[in-house]
Amino acid sequence: MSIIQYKNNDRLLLAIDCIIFGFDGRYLKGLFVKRQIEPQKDKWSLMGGFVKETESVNNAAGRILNELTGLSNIYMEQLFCFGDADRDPGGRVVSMSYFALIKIDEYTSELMNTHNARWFELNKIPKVIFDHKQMVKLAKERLQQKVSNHPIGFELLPDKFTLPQLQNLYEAIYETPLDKRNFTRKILSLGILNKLKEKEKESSRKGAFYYMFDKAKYKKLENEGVRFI
Amino acid sequence: MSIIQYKNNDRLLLAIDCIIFGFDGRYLKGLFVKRQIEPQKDKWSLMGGFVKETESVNNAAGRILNELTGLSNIYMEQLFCFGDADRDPGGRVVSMSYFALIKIDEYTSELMNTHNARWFELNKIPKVIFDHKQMVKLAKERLQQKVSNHPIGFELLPDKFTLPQLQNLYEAIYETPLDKRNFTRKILSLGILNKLKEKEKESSRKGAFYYMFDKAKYKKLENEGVRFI
DNA sequence: GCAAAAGTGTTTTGTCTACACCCATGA
DNA sequence: TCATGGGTGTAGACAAAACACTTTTGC
Repeated sequence: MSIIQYKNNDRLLLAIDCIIFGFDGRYLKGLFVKRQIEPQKDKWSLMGGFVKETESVNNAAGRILNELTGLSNIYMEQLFCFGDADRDPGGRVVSMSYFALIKIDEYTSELMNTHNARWFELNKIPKVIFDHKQMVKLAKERLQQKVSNHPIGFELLPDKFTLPQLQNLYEAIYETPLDKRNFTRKILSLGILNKLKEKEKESSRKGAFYYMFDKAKYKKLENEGVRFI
Repeated sequence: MSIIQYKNNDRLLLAIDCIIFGFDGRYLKGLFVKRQIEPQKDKWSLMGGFVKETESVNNAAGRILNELTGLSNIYMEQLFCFGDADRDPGGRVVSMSYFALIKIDEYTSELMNTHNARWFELNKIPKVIFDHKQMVKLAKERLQQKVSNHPIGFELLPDKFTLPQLQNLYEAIYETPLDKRNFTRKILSLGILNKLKEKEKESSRKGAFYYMFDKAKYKKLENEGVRFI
């Protein structure tokens, strides 16, 4: 086989940068780390790494997320290829950005310390290196758009969640208040949530019923006709 | 500056593959070429090339499109990064796919001959190399989705076009017939088309008025609230 | 005068929006 | 008993969908 055919072409470094979203019940947050290498060492940065010769780009993204968070089986999606020739002063690095949705309490504080990581509210992110600010902006827009048609919001919530929690999440993502009655009606009308007998009693006297997302029921509708919000 | 920091990481070949759409008045088509290099020489393939060290990825895509079609200022958009480690038997090549929309009659037959290129109806594309079939499928889905919110359909039509032509285009993209009255009402209600005095007389006795897309009028609406279909 | 495509309105249906009160409970 | 957040229904506005006939003109 003829790698020979390609040998006159340039080879580039291909990086992964990952915007990791979390939701604490009130705020939509992003996870940032203090960069460990030059250039821009100790500056805030997205989690990232390099793609290896022997792995697929998507697998590299999964690997890097796993190395840095200990998590696997996470919802991840390609975001955009950032490819300006001078985007990284350390070399010719093309970056594939991904966004990931994790349940915020699964990312433990030990790991936060190990990697010098911190959650920031999306409206209060610090100065970040290179084009990472643009990546975050784009990721947020993509999340807003995606969450309106696809059942990915649940990735940010515990397996059991209440309708008020779910509404808070959508309000945080869209940065706009929603009408409680319209919201519940619409979500429940999709028929993809299972109501549990159990109530969440922390945040109110009355307590709110838990629900779970029913993937099987969703699959049946998936023929694209689903509008979440 | 410390490219040194990155030097232990693998360098990969980064290719561009471009799905070029055209519309002949009836059918949505894709442009394919006979591949000029091994492996898989002489097989049908998308237009492609490699990103150079010194250029941005987006510019590379523009350059490659220009080299192969002679066209510039073309609507192009990143599609997806295809990064399986074994996707190309000729080497470790990651491909950024793009889709482009061109006016079909601007791609001349000389160029078709030069590059061994051919238009294929999207439903009748030949066997193509590597993962290019997947790329085409994804591009088509993305086009369908994008064209519903963004005024990019016009990129596939001559500057002057008739409403029946525009409707044919949408019908071809969505592979579904549309109601003529509802279609015209909706499109015209957006207030982004200018009606000309002139008629197109080829395709009917009566003749159909020409319209032009008015970019300035569109810009005023662009605050995302636009639904084309 | 007829074939072939362009142009044009109205009614029905469904979806989205706005809006306010009672309920359950722990303190 | 009261403060707090959870839960529920209806009416009006608006947008989408269904549907058929008249107009123009080259042959």
